[in-house]
Amino acid sequence: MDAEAIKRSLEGSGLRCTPQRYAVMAVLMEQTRHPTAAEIFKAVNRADPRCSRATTYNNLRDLVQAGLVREVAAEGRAARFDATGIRHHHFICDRCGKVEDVEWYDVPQPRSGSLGKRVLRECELIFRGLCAKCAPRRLPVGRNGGLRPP
Amino acid sequence: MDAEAIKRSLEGSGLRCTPQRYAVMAVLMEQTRHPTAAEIFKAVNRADPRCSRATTYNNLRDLVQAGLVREVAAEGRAARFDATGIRHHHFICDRCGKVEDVEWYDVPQPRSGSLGKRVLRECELIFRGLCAKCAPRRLPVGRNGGLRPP
DNA sequence: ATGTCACATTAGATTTAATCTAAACTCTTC
DNA sequence: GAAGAGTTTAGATTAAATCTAATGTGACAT
Repeated sequence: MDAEAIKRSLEGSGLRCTPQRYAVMAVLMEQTRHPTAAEIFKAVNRADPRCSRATTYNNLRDLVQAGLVREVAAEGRAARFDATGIRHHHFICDRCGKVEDVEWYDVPQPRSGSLGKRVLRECELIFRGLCAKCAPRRLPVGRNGGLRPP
Repeated sequence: MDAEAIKRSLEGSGLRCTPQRYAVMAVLMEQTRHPTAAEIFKAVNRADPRCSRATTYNNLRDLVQAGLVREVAAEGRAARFDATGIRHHHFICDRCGKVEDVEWYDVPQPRSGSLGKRVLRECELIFRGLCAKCAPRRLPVGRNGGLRPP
C-alpha cells in the first residue's frame, strides 16, 4: 500500500497522520507475518530513533480502537498485531511460535443455542502445527485436531 | 473430577502427584472459564500459602508438556490455561476479555494448497463478541461511560 | 500574530508477567 | 542411610506493557 493510502485511511478514522503513527502503520502493512508490539517498536525506532516506546504503544492502541489494526489471538506473552485488510485465518507454529495467514473461507456457525445469550461478532480459525520452515525437521506426534476429512 | 482421577492422570503421564501439582490441576479443573497463570498462582497460593510462584509456573509448563493442560490462544498479555477434558472452541468477550468454552463441532479443512508445506496438527475456532454478562448493557470497555444502568 | 486548547510525543519510572538461580527438600532405590 | 533424580523455594532478574509529568504541535478563533 502506498503512502497516500495509509494517510487517507488514518484520516478517514479521525486520526492525525503523524510521522510516528504513519511509521507504525507502514511497518504493519509491509509485514506478511504478525509482529509483536516490541518488534514494531524496534522497527519504528530503527527507522527514526527519536520515536519512543510509549508512542508506539499508544499508537497501536489507537489504531486498534479505530479498527485499522487487529490484535491477534496467540499464545505467548507478547501482543501481536495485524493490519491487513483482507480476512484470513491464522496458523500458529508449535515450534517457533510464528503466526501466519491462511486464506479465508467461511466457517459453519455453531449449533443454535450453544452460544446462549452471547452476541456473536465474528469468528476465525486457528490452525496449529509446524510452519513450512520448521516442518521438515521433525514430524509431530499429533492427534487429529477434530478435522473432518476432505 | 475427583481426587483419584487427577492423581491417576498425573501419574499416567509420568508426573509425580505432588501436593502443588495436584493443586494446580484441581484449580484448572474446577474452573469453567480459563484462568491466567497469575490467577492460578493466586488460587493455589491461597489454598496453601507455602506454594511459590516458580512452582506454579513450572508445574503449568510440565502439565502442558504432558498434554494434560493446553495454553489457550487469546489477546492480552497473560497466558491462559485449560485442562483439556472435552474438546471445545473458544469465545472471547470483546468487553471483559473472558474466555469461555463453546460446544465442539468439526470444522472443514482449508482448501488444499493454501497450507503449503505446513504440517497441520489441529484447529480450533475463536468466536468474538459480547459474553452473556456483557451483552445486555452494550457499554464501552472498562468502566460505565457515565451512563446509568438500565 | 498570538493565545488557547486538544491532541501527540517523549524519557524515564513503574507495574506486571514470566523466568532464572542456587540452595534445600523428598521420594525412591540401592 | 547414602545417592540421585525430580521438586520446591525465596528472591533476583528479565521482558513487556503501561503510567507520569513535562513538552511539543497544529488548528483556529480572536
